[in-house]
Amino acid sequence: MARVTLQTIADRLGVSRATVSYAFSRPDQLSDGLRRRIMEVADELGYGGPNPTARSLRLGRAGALGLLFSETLPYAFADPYAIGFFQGIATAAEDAGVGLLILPLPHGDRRSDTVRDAVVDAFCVVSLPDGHPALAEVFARKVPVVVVDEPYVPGHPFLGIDEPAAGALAARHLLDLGHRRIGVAMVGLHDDGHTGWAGVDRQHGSVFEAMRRRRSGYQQACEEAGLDWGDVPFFEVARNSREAGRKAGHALLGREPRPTAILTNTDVLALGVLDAAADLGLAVPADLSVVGFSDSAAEEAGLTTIRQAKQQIGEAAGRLLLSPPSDAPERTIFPHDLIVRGSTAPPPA
Amino acid sequence: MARVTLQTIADRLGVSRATVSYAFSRPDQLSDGLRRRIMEVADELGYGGPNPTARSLRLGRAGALGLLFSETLPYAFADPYAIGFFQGIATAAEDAGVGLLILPLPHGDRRSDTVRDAVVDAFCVVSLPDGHPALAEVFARKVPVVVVDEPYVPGHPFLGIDEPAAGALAARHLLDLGHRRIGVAMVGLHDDGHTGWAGVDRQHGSVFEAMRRRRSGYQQACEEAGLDWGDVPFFEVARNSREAGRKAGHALLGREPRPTAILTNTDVLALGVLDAAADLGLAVPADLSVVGFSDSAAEEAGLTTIRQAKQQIGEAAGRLLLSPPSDAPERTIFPHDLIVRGSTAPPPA
DNA sequence: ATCTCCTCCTTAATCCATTAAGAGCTTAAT
DNA sequence: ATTAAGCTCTTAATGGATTAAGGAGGAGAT
Repeated sequence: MARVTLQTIADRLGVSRATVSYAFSRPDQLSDGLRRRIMEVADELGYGGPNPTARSLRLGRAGALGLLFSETLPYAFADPYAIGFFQGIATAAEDAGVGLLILPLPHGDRRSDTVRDAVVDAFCVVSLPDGHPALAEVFARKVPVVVVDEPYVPGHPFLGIDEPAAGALAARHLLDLGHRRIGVAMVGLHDDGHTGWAGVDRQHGSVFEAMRRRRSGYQQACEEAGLDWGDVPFFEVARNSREAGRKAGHALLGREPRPTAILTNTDVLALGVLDAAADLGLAVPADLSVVGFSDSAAEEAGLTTIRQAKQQIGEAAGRLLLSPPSDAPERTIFPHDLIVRGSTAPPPA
Repeated sequence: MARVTLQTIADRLGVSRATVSYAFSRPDQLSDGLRRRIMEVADELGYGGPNPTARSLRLGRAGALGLLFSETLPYAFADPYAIGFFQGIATAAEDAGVGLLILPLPHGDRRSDTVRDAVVDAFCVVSLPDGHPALAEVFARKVPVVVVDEPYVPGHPFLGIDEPAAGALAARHLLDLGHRRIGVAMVGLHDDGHTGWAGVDRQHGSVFEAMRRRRSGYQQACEEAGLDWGDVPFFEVARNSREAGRKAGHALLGREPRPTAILTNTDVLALGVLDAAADLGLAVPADLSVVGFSDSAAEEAGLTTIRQAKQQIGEAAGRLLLSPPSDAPERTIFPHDLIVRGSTAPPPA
């Protein structure tokens, strides 16, 4: 069973390849009879239609948007923030009738050519650590690229929020409520799988720009309120999971004196902290206040959080790539809001 | 700024195109000096590397798996069952170093050629209604296809669970607890956006095979327990959302006599029913038992549900497509389990 | 000086289609 | 009868690469 191409059909019928092509792509160019016969033969031979790759080559468009996400694929799908973003970019892709090619990142030492070989018209890169090799590979492709959240690369379109301001907003909310013993739990500072206490050096050395800046917002707000940042217990986890959040919660709540409030940089982590509080019999918000981030999994749990327009960002990223306006600003900063729910209150008296 | 190809670089250096190709794909075939010069010129000219489409054409592989899901993209990403499945297939894709091309389904009347033009090596089709045009388009491509959940197409690999058995298991759980006044809330029976009571005819006319069979399991179990299915109130909703579940819950719980248990065909719907129960001040499980389906959003809510190996199914689908075993059975049926949590109990006395 | 073996590069076939321009024939209009 | 206009189909250029097989030149062996 050899390969069936336009030519096979053409030969079978004694017509030219062009004619067969027209039968598929411009039926009006052909007489009805011939067209029908072509279709019959195509069917008979088991022809799968014009080869999309060849078509794509000829037409110069791939019909797909490449998506690169910092995490492994299975994990990315588990992240509510990523999901929100996907929904947004999927909306744009759907409108334009193009697909979304989700690419696995070269993981571990295994070298892979997915970026080099991806048949896409443009790339959207989300949340890559500083200097990640995939970033260079993407730029080497010389196709349009937008970066979302991190890292900001001068000269290339960037979409995200004002991280320091958002971080400060979250922290200030707790400070304004009167909290002075604040703990911080963060994920996504490093790429090395470390879970445990993180000193100031390690905090500053974070390879994820957005998280680094978010954290700096926490710090700034705390210092403005007169806290000594060196005294703020800071627990870092390797994975953005509820279980990791719980672990962080236990670590932080085990300190003496116990924090009256915990800042987390994701909602999922915050949920885990709530679990830890429940484990310890602490009432939220009476005994402990908790703030999440991104409003991706916060509503049902009544979590106070910072809302990020993730869907809107995703959609904007898609549109930017699919119909590049000539005057796109290099950085587009989206709004964020403090959403106060039931997980925060003044500290216990 | 004209297009830069291998040839451009070759001409610039007075070497053949093949040489330049080797510089990129088989560096060992070239002297170091020439290779370096080629790379320099490539850089200088802004060459983006060998065109992936052309490469793909020549090599005869696309490096991507096509994924078709019944819902619109933004919605699919919101569905916990779909997410679980994505995670599974993403695992397989990642292992094989291929991408996942998520395709928008032709939506509404807008005709689109996404399936015809998708540059993929194989397709995975998930949960399409009977006779959906996309299915025919996929088969017309003559590439490997697996169908997950529905519809079963004889002669093509199929992955899913034993729907009637799973449905019956859920229903029997309630019946065994002693419930006799059972209500049913289902989503995904039809494609027409209808929300409201559904009679037996409409139930049987469902265009989603898996849901139809799942429902038949409910019915069979009820009839075996001596219930008259015609008396079982059956509410159908158009969207798999918590809000829709709440609506269904209110409808069902507003009946006289009030059901003591409600079967739902998704966890999300079940959560909505719990909301409705809360609205009405009904205690779960004391006053009302609720059963979900698929164990995709059930754990935290303490929902009794049927666990479906969605990740496992996704992964199996991916592997089946990426390295087709010669002896794959036509249907692969995955296990399901009843997970009893706190949302079910004997009916009130 | 001749033969052999490498190394490095070129030739040319191949992957599969799209589409502008033109050729041949029929039909209608003048 | 002649010409213009329409249909229908063909020609040929084009998109951008990969790779087996072969040729040219230099180095080493005899």
